[in-house]
Amino acid sequence: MASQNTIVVIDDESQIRKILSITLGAEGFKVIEASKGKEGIVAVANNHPQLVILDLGLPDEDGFTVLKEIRTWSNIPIIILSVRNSEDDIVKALDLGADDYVTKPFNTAELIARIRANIRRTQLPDSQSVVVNGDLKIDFSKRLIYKNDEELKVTNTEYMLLFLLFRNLDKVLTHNYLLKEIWGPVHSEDSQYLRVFIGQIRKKIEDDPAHPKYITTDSGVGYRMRLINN
Amino acid sequence: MASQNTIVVIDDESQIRKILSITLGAEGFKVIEASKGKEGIVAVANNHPQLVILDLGLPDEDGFTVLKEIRTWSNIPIIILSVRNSEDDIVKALDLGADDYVTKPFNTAELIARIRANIRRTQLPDSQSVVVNGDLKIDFSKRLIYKNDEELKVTNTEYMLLFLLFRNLDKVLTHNYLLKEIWGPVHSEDSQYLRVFIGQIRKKIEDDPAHPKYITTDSGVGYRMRLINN
DNA sequence: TAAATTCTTTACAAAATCTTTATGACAAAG
DNA sequence: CTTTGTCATAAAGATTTTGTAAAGAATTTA
Repeated sequence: MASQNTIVVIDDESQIRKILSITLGAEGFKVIEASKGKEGIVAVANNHPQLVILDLGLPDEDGFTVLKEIRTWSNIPIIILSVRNSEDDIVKALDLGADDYVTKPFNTAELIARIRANIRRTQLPDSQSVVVNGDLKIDFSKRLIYKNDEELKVTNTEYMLLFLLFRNLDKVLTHNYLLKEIWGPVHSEDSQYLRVFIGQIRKKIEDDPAHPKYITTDSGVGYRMRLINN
Repeated sequence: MASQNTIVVIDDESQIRKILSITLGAEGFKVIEASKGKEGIVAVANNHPQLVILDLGLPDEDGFTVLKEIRTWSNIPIIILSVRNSEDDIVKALDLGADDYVTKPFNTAELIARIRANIRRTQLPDSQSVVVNGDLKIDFSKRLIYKNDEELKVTNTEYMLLFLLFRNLDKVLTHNYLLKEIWGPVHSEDSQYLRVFIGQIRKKIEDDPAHPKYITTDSGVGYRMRLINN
């Protein structure tokens, strides 16, 4: 189980670590500092923190590498810290499984808000195991999907897709992200899988599969589950 | 920490320095004057001003060199002063990291407005996931654009352009910069792409696309998203 | 083992998007 | 006043991306 209120900060700048230690400490978090990528990975593995703050500009290895490494064995929320602000990096980090992105110099109050939001989100499925959207419903604990309170028969892969989409209502999930999450990094280019499965799901959940209102397409980017006003 | 309300003016013409000293002094700024490039660099390093005004036509060393030098260790906003008819220089300076430009002879009121805009921009938290401007709104995490709280349908390329413009409110982004960021270095000369896409975006976001208030044109230089008072 | 289910792969039409071209307006320069 | 260069805009054409069906392979179930 994750250690309550523990955060691992991976950043080579001691000043940043200090600021975060003090600020987050005052907010009731226990902060574990790491100045190097490998050190950080070990710290995450040993301490099972609730969240990780990771700087992209590490000296020994690229922040992306650390991110990838952690994501091979953990779904812990990771907030990226970086001076870079090009969209490519943001998309790349998000594709690799980062949960959020904050650029330096950052506003402390906002970073704390982001931390809380990310912790809250990952705890959602436990405390609130049912999410309702329009006439659809997903029960995470039972692993079931309903439409108009009737159980839908979905395959394992279809469920995984729906799971990810329901967990990120209104947010676009990139092809890359979905493919990596479900089929693994090897198939991160095989977007035809997605087309086929999204098509299958639409047949089951949409009233008019040719004009979907739940799962919409962002051409060239990905898919998103629309939040429908209930 | 940056000294509140301090501006360093680097210009070899004593008359210009005098005018700026008086005008900006009356606006509540403390002005530090430098007549030569090196002197200016030292002044910036020692005084940590809030903003720098730099003349491109310096005698001892080229204004570009000063700009490059300062940019190696500081992100302080730098406004370029330049004689008219030297658009090439302006573009070059902006691509080297200058924040804005004003052509001589300049309108004092406009210069002051530019100074305030640039100071304000650097104080905006750049890690917000939602930015509001007039009746427009962008949600970076969801990757959505709204006008009057209604979602706008934008293509991937249109979104990338809006992303960059929203991240740099009130700052002119050069053709070159935008083309490189979105189409890659190969197309850095194809400014007709920009014209077409800016036109498309204006149709969607402007009340009167022929007289845009959001995305304005800096002829020969680039485009900028104006900050609208909310 | 046979049947049923699910997944993978392919192919092609449809839709969406991007690129290219052409034209005219406008402002600045000569 | 003419020339030149930049910009706005529409629209045609090219390209890319997506939706969909369907066949074969693999896996699961009975």
